[in-house]
Parts: sequence; C-alpha cells; structure tokens
Amino acid sequence: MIPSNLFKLLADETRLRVLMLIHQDRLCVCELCGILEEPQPKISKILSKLRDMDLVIDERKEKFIFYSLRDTNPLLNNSLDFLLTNITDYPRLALDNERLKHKELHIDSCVLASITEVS
Amino acid sequence: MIPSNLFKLLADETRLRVLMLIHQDRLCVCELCGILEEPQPKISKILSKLRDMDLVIDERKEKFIFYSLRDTNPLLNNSLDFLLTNITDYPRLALDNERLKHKELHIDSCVLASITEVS
DNA sequence: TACTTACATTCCCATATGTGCATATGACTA
DNA sequence: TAGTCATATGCACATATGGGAATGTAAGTA
Repeated sequence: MIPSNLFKLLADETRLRVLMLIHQDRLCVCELCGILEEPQPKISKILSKLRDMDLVIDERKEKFIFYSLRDTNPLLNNSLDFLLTNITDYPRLALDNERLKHKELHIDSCVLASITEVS
Repeated sequence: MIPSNLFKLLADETRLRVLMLIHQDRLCVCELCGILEEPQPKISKILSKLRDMDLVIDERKEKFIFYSLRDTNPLLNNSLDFLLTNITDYPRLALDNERLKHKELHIDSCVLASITEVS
C-alpha cells in the first residue's frame, strides 16, 4: 500500500481510535462502541472498511464478532506503536486506553458476560 | 496537534513527498518542482499550508526562498524517519530521493547556479 | 523605470468521504 | 418458528479539500 493511503486511514480520528484499540486487544463492536462512545453503525462501517483492506481478523464467538488488527503493515504498526509509546502526549487516546483497561466498568452487562466467558 | 490531523498532512501523496524532501534538505520551490515534476502553484500551496502550521523554516537567498522542515513534531519526525529507513519499500519516495541526490542533473541551470553558491 | 524571475494567491470546480438515520441480515434462543 | 440481540448496509447529505488556470506580488536586473 502506498504510504499516503495508509496515512489516510489514520487521518480520521474515530478510525485511529479504533485502530489503536484493536491493535492492543480483541474487541467486539459493542465493546468498541462502549469505550469510544460512538454509535454502532459508525464503528461497523469503520471495521467494514478495515476488513475490505484485509487489515483485521474477525472471529465470531457466539453472538459477538471480535476484531483484532492483523500484523501485516510495518508502517501501520510503527505509527500505532509510536502513539502507544507516547500515549501520555495524546489525551484522547490515553483516555480510550484507560477505558480499555477497565472495560468491564464501562460497558453493558450483556457484553460483560461475554467477555468473562471468552477470556 | 491531534494525531489524526498530523496524519491528514501525510495523507496527500504530493505533500508527503514534499515533506520527505524538506525533511532531508533545504530546498527552494523550483527545486521541489523539478524533483517532483509537479506544477509550481501546487507546490507553493503545499508549502503555504505547512508555513501556516509553523512546520517549516523559510529563508530567502537572493531570488530564492529555501524551505526546510522544522523539527518540532515527534510524530511527524517518527513517520518520516520510518519511511526514510525503509525507503526501498516505497518506490516513488525512493525515486524522489534519487533525484534529490542528483538534483543538479534534473533542474534548470538558473537554479543550479544558486545551489552551488549556497552550498 | 521597465522587465524578468521566483513565488504566492484567488477562483472555481470535481471529488471523496465521514455522518446520521433507517433498515436489513443473520445467528442464537425460547 | 417467532423474537431478540449483535452487527451490517443503504441512502441522502454536508463538507472538506486537492487540482488547474489565471493572475498577483515582490525582489532582483538591465
């Protein structure tokens, strides 16, 4: 992939936040919605685009589909890792990561059930 | 700057090519046009935007204005450095860099004169 | 002062793309 | 088999932004 097109992926704030999260963890759509506080169709469309570009792994577990980032693009990984390393400089991403770590406290109980079962 | 906005800068191919070049060297507009084979207003607009964002240093030498990238944004530097390190994976950028190294061969003689004087 | 050269800017347009709302799909369950 | 929940998709719209052509500006030169 041409580098400017890769950066285009990272140029949308919500999409970047999604990428950061699934770069670190396997997450389903409703978990992402919960952490990011964004509407479900928005998240689904983002994941749909990433799926079309073959950048994610999607696995169904019962009613949920879990997404994680495929480790194939060095430039993508470098960018996300750099942000992760310096996450304190990026408040929004840092907050997302806080919520990721404590995701049980921030999402619906139905999702919580599935998480405990999966993990 | 919010990271997605920084990536937006890198998401345009021509602008990324300009950034890569002035990250490595002090170049005037017509040198950039010569190396990139892009029209002058296009390059000027790109530099104008970068200037507005306070990302470049511009210095006039006689008839020419030389631009270089200001070293202030860690995410920007990390991205450009990564591309530079892996430049063989990015043919277009690699070609630009070839032309940068041999720029005397690719640009107008009037510009050549200024280069030899400056360097 | 007129001219040339390097660079900047304006205007207009085409295009791409993110968003919201509504709805569809598809797997699981009672 | 009907219903529910998680996820996906379609449509319409607003917006942003890159591009080209023409023109403006400003510094140096004859």
